[in-house]
Amino acid sequence: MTHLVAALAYDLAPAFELAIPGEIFALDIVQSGYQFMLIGAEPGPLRTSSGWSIRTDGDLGCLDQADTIIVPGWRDPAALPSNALIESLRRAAARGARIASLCTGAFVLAAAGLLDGRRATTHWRHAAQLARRYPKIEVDPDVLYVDAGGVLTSGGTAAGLDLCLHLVRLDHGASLANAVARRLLVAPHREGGQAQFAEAAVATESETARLGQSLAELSGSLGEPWSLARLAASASLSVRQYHRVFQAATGATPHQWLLGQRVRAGQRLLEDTSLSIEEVGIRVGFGSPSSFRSHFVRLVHTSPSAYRQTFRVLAPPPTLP
DNA sequence: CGAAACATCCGCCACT
DNA sequence: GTAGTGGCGGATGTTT
Repeated sequence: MTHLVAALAYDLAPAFELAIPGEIFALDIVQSGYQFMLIGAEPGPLRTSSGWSIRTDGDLGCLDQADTIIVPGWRDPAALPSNALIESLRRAAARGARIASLCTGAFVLAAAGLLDGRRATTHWRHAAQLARRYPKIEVDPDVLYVDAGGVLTSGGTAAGLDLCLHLVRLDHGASLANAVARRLLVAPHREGGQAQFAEAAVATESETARLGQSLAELSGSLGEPWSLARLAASASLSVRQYHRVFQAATGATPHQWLLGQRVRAGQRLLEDTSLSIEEVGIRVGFGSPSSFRSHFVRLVHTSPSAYRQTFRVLAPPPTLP
């Protein structure tokens, strides 16, 4: 049994966002792990926002079989989706299906009540509106995507790629996700938020140069006990300024960035080596196995040992249970 | 697990 | 006045 990914299509859905899930889940190197379908959420004929017509593989009835449902940008944040669509999504969520929205697709999930009490994001231009209309949602406008465990949302258009790659990483490990990213020529994992794109505020050249060196130094030796003070010193900046410049350039804070890099390096070692989990934690710079474990769980949503069990393979494309 | 020690983050303000 | 920089301190997060 393969994992069924159903992407929704409605009239005037953004063409680019409709293409993203297909581009990733139907790619030859992941194909064996997924079955991909485009689902018409409304009676046809359907057109994309760019005007060309959409041919779907099925209707809302198919959602009952889907393991993952992708909801692309909704045509009008002010309009409510149909009851049929809302009901299908609620049923799927109740059944435990994974639901992910791209861009303004978050408004569809919100209308179905799936985001209440959860953290979520949407395109930064609509984030305030989402928060106002649905006060129970904890809206974070500054991230590329949010994984709230089973319900995922992503920011502006291209952040949908980051989200879909994240799903591949969850299902099949970092190696395959990286292979997909290489294939599509996109960054395997973009750090930081939409803020860096929303504001034109870019670090000056000398800042980026100094920081670039610092970043290289950092990624080169993650195992070292880096502290902010040490980093700032090596870039000849004050701690305060280093912090600012770092955020302007990467969108993440230095410490969060470092933790993310360490966890990712840990994932690779768990996949590619048979070092003990404790040893992996040490090599990537965590002071104790428990802090490695807690950050790993926070970012990857599984424990290091479960992760290794699933992805240890130096083998052909894995299939899901 | 929880508590105490320690570090980071970030608004605010002052200085160049 | 503006732009860049750095220190302070308390809230928040991390480590042990």
